[in-house]
Amino acid sequence: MGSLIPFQDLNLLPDPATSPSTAATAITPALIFPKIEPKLEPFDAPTLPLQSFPENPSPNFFVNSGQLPFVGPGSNPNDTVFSQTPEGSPEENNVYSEYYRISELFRTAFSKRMENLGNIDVLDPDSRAIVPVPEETRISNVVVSRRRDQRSSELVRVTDLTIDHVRYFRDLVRRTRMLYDALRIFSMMEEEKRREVGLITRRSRGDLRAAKLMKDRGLWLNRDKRIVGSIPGINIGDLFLFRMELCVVGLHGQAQAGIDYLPGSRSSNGEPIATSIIVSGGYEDDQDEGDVLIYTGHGGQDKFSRQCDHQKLEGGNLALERSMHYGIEVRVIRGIKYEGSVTGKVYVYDGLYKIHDSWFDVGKSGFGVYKYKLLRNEGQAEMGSAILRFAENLRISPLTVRPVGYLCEDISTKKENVPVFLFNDIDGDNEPMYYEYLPRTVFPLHAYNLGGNGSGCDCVAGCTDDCVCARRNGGEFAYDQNGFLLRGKPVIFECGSFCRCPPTCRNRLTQKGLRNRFEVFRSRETGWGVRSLDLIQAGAFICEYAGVVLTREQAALFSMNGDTLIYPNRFTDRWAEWGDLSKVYSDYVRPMHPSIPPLDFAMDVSRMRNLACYMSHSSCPNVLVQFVLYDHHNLLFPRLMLFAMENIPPLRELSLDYGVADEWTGKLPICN
DNA sequence: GCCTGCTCAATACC
DNA sequence: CGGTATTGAGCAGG
Repeated sequence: MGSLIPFQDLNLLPDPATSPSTAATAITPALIFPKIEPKLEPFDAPTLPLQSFPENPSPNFFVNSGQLPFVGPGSNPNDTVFSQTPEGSPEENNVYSEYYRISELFRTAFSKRMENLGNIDVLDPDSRAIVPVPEETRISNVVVSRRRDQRSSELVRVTDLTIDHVRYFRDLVRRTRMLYDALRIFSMMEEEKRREVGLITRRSRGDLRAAKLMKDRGLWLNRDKRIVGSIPGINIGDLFLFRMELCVVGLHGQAQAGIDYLPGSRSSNGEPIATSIIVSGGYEDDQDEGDVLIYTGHGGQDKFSRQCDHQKLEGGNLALERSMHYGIEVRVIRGIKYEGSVTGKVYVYDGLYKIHDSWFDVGKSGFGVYKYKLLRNEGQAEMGSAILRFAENLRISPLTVRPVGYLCEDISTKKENVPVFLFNDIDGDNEPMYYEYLPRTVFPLHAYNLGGNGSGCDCVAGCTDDCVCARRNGGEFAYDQNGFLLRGKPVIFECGSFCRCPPTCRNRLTQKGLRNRFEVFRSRETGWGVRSLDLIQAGAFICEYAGVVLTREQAALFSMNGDTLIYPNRFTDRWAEWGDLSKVYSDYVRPMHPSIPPLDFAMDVSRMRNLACYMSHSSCPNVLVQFVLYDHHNLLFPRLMLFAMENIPPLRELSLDYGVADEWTGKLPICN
């Protein structure tokens, strides 16, 4: 029997595009990842110090000696940082910030702000935790200071990351993006509530609010260095739904402009250098053929994006020209239309390009434009935008696009809402066809008898925030209106058969089954794996991890027979990371209620299973396990529901943290 | 440091 | 639904 879940860590595998020779050979960690010290390659300074890799992104806040800086909720862009300091001369302790002795006027304004905003938080400079300030210390001797939050002018390239760094940065980027998403959704829900009450008429933008909250707290990444080339933790093919998110992770620093660059006024030799561009079809003279790209400079457009004037060789246009002159690579992000994303658009990181030519041309509307011919660097992973396009064709007619490799058009035999394909173009293995497909976990009868069940809500017209089921979840629903997980909880109570709400109730998310088309596919690196033909948005429900539940005694018998078992309590608690706002709100309480006892059951997947069984392990996974109850309320037997932890591009392999103690020698949750 | 102008956003609203 | 008006943010440059 082939291995059910491969032993390798998905994230530790080499990229087949860059290391084709290792793909087919036996994989050992030492072979693939020789230890290389990370180094930065300076452009101008020959003795640039090695970059240290901090535990947290470096805060843009100054640190007073012995004083804690106040961090306001940041509604006013002109005074984001407040600090309290004794009488005397605070300046001598701080080289970054400017101090203003607070005037009577400002004191009043400040206390008003505090009245309006409630909590004022402190960023502890040592622990980086955000803690509330005692009421009585707030007003006295307040000095307002501000540090201009400017991007660094130090130009560096990051090379030779060790596998530990790769993993660290991947995780850092993922956590940052999870926080951004959580903030975006929460601030939009907050606004919606205020709008319903009539406090405001117009909704403000969640994407901008989330970015600002994070910026005020120093949570944007890569602002202490200007990185040329790839950004640690961001892979080719990574997807972003909001332009601001690119700023937050440091992939592209311009909120709207398409060319990001270090301005000449801040570079060592007085010449601007481009670092990244966004190609989103906004310029009529662009010609995009993937590997070869004719990019138009910016400028000369009116407010309706119509070319109305000649472009000038300045700003980003000059920076691109200079980058060409020095042969410096540029990150390329494509903004493409994509049905099924919330914004109808998606930004894809497509890797590094070099500018090979530039010239001044007459554009389609008769105005002079600057043009740049960019060629994609060799040896990079496949372009994310090409995969997106390929996946779109695949969804329309899979057999035309990939005539070879489909073993089965639906291993679920219509038990799921959508077909689950089986694909193997590598070898003759067709093992998944021989298992009975089990869309939902089967619990023993006594699971339904124990525990408090039978009571549900009476919300015939749809559930409200104060109904029985909402209260059971700690006074809120776990999913938003669009069906995304808001924040992870120890367990979620969905509405069920004992509720009177309609089937359209938003608190019935996971019981409705699959929403994306998946395929189980054969891979040389991970054995069998699972991937989606659709973009799966962060927070979206994927599927249940299904099996037949066994008690401890039954499990003991089964393991003696050598059958394959899953132990739910071994999955790492990744749900706790989802929707955690403690980095931003001091009064944020992690959801601990309702708590569940340690799980003491196993699931047999040796005869009946669903697609989840084929997901690979990763210590840096893109899928999390969330316990959910809906057909009974027995806390001893929750269902294992899988949610996306990040935007998962089509055809990217899904991975779960099975809670392996050590990737290479530790035990897997599946035991034979 | 302060202000202005610019920008291949995103959303509301008609 | 599509166009456009509104709100809005960072950043470069003076």
